[in-house]
Amino acid sequence: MHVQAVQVKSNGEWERTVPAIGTNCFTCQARHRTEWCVLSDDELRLIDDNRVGRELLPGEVLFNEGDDCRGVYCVETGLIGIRKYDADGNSILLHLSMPGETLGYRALLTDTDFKASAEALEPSRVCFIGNRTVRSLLEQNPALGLRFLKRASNELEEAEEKIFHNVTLSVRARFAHLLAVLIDRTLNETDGNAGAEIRLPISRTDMASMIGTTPESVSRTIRKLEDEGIVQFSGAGGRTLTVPDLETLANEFEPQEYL
Amino acid sequence: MHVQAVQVKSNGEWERTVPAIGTNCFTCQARHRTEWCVLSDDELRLIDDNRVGRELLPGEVLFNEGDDCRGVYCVETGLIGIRKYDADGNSILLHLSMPGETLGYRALLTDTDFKASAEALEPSRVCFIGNRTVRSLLEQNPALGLRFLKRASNELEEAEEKIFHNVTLSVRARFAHLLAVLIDRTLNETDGNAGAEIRLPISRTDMASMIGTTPESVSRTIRKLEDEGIVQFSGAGGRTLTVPDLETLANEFEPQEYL
DNA sequence: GCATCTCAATGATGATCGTCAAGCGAAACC
DNA sequence: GGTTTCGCTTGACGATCATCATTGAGATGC
Repeated sequence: MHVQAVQVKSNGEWERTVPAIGTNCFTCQARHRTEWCVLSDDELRLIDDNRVGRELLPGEVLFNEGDDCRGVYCVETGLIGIRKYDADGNSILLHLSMPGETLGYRALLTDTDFKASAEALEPSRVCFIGNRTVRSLLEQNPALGLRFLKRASNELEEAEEKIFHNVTLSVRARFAHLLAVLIDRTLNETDGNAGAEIRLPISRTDMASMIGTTPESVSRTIRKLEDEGIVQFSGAGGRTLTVPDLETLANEFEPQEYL
Repeated sequence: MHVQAVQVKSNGEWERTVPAIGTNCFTCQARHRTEWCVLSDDELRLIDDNRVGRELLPGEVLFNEGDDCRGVYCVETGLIGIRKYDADGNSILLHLSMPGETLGYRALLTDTDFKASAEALEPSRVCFIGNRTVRSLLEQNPALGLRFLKRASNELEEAEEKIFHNVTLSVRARFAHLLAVLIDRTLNETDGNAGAEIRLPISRTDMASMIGTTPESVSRTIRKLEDEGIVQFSGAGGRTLTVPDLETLANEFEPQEYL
């Protein structure tokens, strides 16, 4: 069960009041997943004193491509999408940022503007930490830099695998892979290899852009996968995904060995 | 003019003797471009004492995907290609490593095996620096970690742009972009915006894999671009690229503004 | 309740691009 | 010298996938 920090009120408006959990860095539920976990209590207090919390509704923008980087953003709850726009205004969803992820550290380090936009996909709570604070911590505690270096290394590995997949796999295989990743991220407890059911956090259009194709192609691919009983989409907006057997789904992008 | 450290002898064999330049870290011509430039003389000496130089002929492999990471490799001269292989044995050329680049730092930091293979594309000279040495320097000098972090950030930006291009641009546009990048890398002096002539360091097949297409499509694209007078390929193996006007080439991937 | 809007699904059509096949030239090898 | 091999080119064909257009469903607003 996914804990939502922001609930829908009866009148349809998003409730902006957040439960008392995670109102500071020490009690933040995402803390142990962040790079800041290597900091001492004193150092963490420095962040806590200088951070600015903010809540975002789906669609609200955290920063835009080209904006000056004034600091980093740490996701406490919700889901943030990282986008790039092309000349026609269409966007590519490059990355999904989960709680515990810190955004903008790259722009800070390379001293450039943001190379992509960040937008809430679910109601989210994000803390802003200014450049000055981050820089002084990086100087103070070398371990912090190394943590970010590991993060960057992992992201790089992810990006290169994506490039590799985009050129070697079909739309169908890439889509199956995306579904598997989305399931894996929301259900981090491995409750049996059997099946899974999740609520998709993103639209068809966004899923299409993530695997480099069109919404139409995604729709048709879904149809075929459903006809073959591999997946099932239901609920409002077809956003409830049911996979009876994860193994079968995995076979779509991990070509089975033929001995 | 590109200085080659390894020359072709009259008998056709590669000469393995390297000029006396760059035989140690202090005189290495690529030094100021490396991450190690932040080290003190004493620290640099530590590397110099522990490095192992190696020369590679085109096609020789530095390390393979899946190999344990025993240290990092610093490119002194030449050109190293970073590849990933698919199930059928075809390879994707992910990256070109120029002199001054250090390879393998990601595997070292994430404590995993190599996620891609590295192979010489031109006769190259590379220095190996063991895990122990690198780790102790990272602990000793925090600035080193930050330098690598910047490197990773830049590479990440590059990778994401590549993903973006692969899904938004046509084969023709991606190829034009690749040519522009190759020209930019070999001619780092901006000698007028006019034209350029370079020797291509890689085969059609490799160029095709870099932009996620086939050699056939590359050939056809070349034909069209030549017919339109935008580029010209000549010389042995059609590896001499001449571009009369770089602006015209750039228009192929930077859609001109229509006011 | 009706209109509007957004997003998903589906069909028709066509272009891009990959696949298969053959030919060609240069280098390499015997 | 002749043969082989490898990479590049070119042609023909066809599949995948993008584009355009339409319909329908669900949510929102008046």
